[in-house]
Amino acid sequence: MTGAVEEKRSRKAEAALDRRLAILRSAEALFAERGYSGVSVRDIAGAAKVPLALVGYHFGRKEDLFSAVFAHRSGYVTERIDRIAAVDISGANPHAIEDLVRAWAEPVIRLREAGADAFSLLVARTAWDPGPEASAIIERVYDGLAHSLIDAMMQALPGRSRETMVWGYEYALGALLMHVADRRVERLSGGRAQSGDPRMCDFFVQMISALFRALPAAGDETVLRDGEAPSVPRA
Amino acid sequence: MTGAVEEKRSRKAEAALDRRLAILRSAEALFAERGYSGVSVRDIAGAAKVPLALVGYHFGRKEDLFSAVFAHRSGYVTERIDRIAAVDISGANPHAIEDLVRAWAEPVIRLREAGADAFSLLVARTAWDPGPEASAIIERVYDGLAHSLIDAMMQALPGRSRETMVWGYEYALGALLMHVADRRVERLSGGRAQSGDPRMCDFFVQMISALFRALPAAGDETVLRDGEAPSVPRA
DNA sequence: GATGATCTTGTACGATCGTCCAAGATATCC
DNA sequence: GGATATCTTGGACGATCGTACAAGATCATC
Repeated sequence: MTGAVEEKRSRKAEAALDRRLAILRSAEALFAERGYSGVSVRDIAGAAKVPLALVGYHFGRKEDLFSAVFAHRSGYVTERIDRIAAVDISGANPHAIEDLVRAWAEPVIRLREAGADAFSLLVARTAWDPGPEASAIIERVYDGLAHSLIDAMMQALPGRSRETMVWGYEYALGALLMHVADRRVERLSGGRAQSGDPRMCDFFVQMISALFRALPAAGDETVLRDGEAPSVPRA
Repeated sequence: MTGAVEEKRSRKAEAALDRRLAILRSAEALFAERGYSGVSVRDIAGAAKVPLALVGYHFGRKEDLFSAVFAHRSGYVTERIDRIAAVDISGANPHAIEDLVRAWAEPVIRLREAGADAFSLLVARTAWDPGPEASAIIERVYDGLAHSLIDAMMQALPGRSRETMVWGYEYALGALLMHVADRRVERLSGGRAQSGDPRMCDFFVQMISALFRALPAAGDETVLRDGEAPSVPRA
């Protein structure tokens, strides 16, 4: 019976795939908790309850496993880019800034509720990790996302120079990473503030939108007017 | 001659102190560049051009050397706390927010001009380092600074709940660390924006002040009142 | 039941890590 | 000039790291 055979074959393949996924999950959680260099391949194998050598068999080198974790979650990056592209940034939309910030930040913030909160932590840790493996990931995966938000934001907030907007993006990113990663909030607030609160996404959007709106346009008294004219939006 | 004797003695002691300082400087630069776990004691000894064992003689364990780097720069922390305490936060001062943000951020941003830019990078790296050695430093050295700004800010911006203010502080800190540490600015702006520009301090103060002012007071429609759903404009 | 591909596993290699120690060098004090 | 305290040095220890390899186990196919 073909059915029985295929069932047996899929049983074997599925068992292997399950262990592969277990490794991926453990790697994600541990890298998020302790950073790339703070985790050994043995730690990951131990957490996934598989022998050390199996990790190498499935994923090769440690750096490749690190990349595989991001590849496994690549959907979240494209989701953010798509949502940014879908925002109405014509002058007609009075909430264009809020919509852009939300499109950019919400998929990350909501990861916590989706049960994938380890990955949001991992993104933050990786953005801050000084090691070359982490930097390579950021440049390869997230520079495109940065440009798509910056370009859209420059259309929604005309008159700002590109360097002004890049600084605004950097501040917003720092805030987002803090929002997602920092555990100090509970300590500093005496346990009252909790980063898991779903309403915090709206709060974040409000605050960061205010930040972007405060970016000075060329001609304002504040800063960043040297030489360069503000760039023109890309095609 | 006592003078000659003391001169000889100080020659010896000074030579030792110079090497001690060289180790401290190399440690600061390397920890800032690659993080705590990314640097070996051998790297530090090599950069300081001293034998490996001399590092252990002067500073003991690696973690103690790490602490010594922060202790050596502790003046910058007290300077920030003092400047925050000196700000007029009575209702009479219309620029209380700007003054507070500046008192808090300027000593760090200006480190770059003071030739101690490695330390500002180190502070950022340490704030983000997931390892226990870095966390211990942050909690021991910087929680007090955080509280002093939060407390002052709550007086300058009355009506905001403490958790709201803590979140504002977290966002501001994320922005400051990005301002000081990130090298992506130049890449994203095509080389035009430079983090070393002195005027960037004023720019930072303007932006982050706007962020703090946007923090909703109790009674505002936006968020963070227990039990009530936020009403946020959506497209 | 033999064959071959896929998956699994214990083990071991070389490199690097933090730490420590005993001996040497140097300047100071009696 | 000998005793003493301080500083310096090379070398070695055990632990842990990433990676690789060869042999075993499992299962579809002939």
